[in-house]
Amino acid sequence: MYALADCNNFFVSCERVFDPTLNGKPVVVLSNNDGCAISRSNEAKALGIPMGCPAFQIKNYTTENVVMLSARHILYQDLSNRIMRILGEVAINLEVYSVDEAFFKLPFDDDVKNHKLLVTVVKNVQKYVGVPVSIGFAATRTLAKIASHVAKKDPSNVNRVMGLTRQDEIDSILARTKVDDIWGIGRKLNAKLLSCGIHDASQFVRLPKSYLQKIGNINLVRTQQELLGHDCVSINPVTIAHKSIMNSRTFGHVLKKKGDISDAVLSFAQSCAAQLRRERSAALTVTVYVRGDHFRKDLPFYSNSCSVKMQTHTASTIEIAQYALIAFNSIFRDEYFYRKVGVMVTDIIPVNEMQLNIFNAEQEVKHSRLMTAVDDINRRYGSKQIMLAPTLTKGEWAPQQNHFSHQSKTLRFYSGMNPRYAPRVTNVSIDERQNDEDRFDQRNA
DNA sequence: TCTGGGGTCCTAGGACCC
DNA sequence: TCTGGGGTCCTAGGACCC
Repeated sequence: MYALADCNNFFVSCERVFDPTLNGKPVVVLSNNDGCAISRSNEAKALGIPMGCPAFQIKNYTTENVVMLSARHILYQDLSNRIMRILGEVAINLEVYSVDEAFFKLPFDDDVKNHKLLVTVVKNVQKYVGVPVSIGFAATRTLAKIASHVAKKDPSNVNRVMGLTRQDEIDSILARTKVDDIWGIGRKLNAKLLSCGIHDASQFVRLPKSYLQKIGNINLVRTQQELLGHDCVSINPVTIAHKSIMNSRTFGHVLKKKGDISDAVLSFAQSCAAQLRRERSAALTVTVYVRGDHFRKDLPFYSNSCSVKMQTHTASTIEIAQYALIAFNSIFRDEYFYRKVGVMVTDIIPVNEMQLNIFNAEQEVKHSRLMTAVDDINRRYGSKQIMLAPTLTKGEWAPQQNHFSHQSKTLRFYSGMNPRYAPRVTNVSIDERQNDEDRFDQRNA
């Protein structure tokens, strides 16, 4: 039996842990740049605000006051880690699938015992972290996913746990599940299936394999088999080392000056390298991509990318930054305007499988010792104590985030101050928020 | 005015090999 | 006149997920 634990409205629920006055109100958490809604409370969903709704369109859905919050991913990750620890106490083979979801195997052969255990888990997460979670369990991950969805949506299910184990139950749920609610079927495949008159999961499971292979690929066949109770999806949980690491950002506005943009590239390269070292890995290939603003019809659009192979696998900020600049220089064009750039590192291996470069061994050792020292200092005194010089100041590329008036109370609470005595803050820079988050991290460490 | 960021896997097609 | 068959590896692009 597989279980899937899925947090309800995760980012909004995290914000509510720190500001209970948000309970009962329509709340959305916004993406970077305050661009669009990436998490919605039930009240916001009830108003019809869709996922990904641009922030400036939210007012079109209601005259009610919707609380809009800029995202604080460091906080969400911290709460996620606590939840995963609680799940880990009962789980066999916990697969952390995303920041708010995890699959795991259940210890008992008996459905009643498993159900009882999971009810306790839901209660414990609520009690010790304060985030509502729903859990579904079934013979395969895809069915468990559907079960957790049912557990979340069914208001009469106060325990928020749903087992999908009896065949008659599975049949009746599949008949009520639309194809695009199936894990693994997205927009394109949904459109194809609908055009053939396939609307629900019970129709989908009766389709011939050859047809599924034709309109999709082997994964679509696997999805069908999973719904029929055959376990055949494997997960590369994020707890296993990454195959690629990416860092990118949409700028607050379009940029043209090469220096402004290369500062961003360096900053992203720096973050990629730091993450590699945290994961005890090293990468061989660095890719940089640049993109214009596809919403600005008045500007010529340009988009390009370049990958370079480094001499050896490395996790050195200095080397990765140097190669990222080489890649960037080869695709930068003076005549265009830029809205987004990103850095990605791939061909990742664990450090202990690295081959030493015999021509450059001395430099490698030096870099490695330097990076260890940098990481130690940044861990001890805050994440931004030692950085590449061009990334020291907040760059032109920094995203716009203006939805802080509602957060001021939580921010002060968060940094240990009594909100009642805290000054009202209507605009907080990213750096200040980062510092709050760093202090939070340190306290918890 | 205003539209995110970070991942994985699969397939087709080209280059190259014997 | 006539031009095979079977591989591997790499890359770009497209699909999906949260």
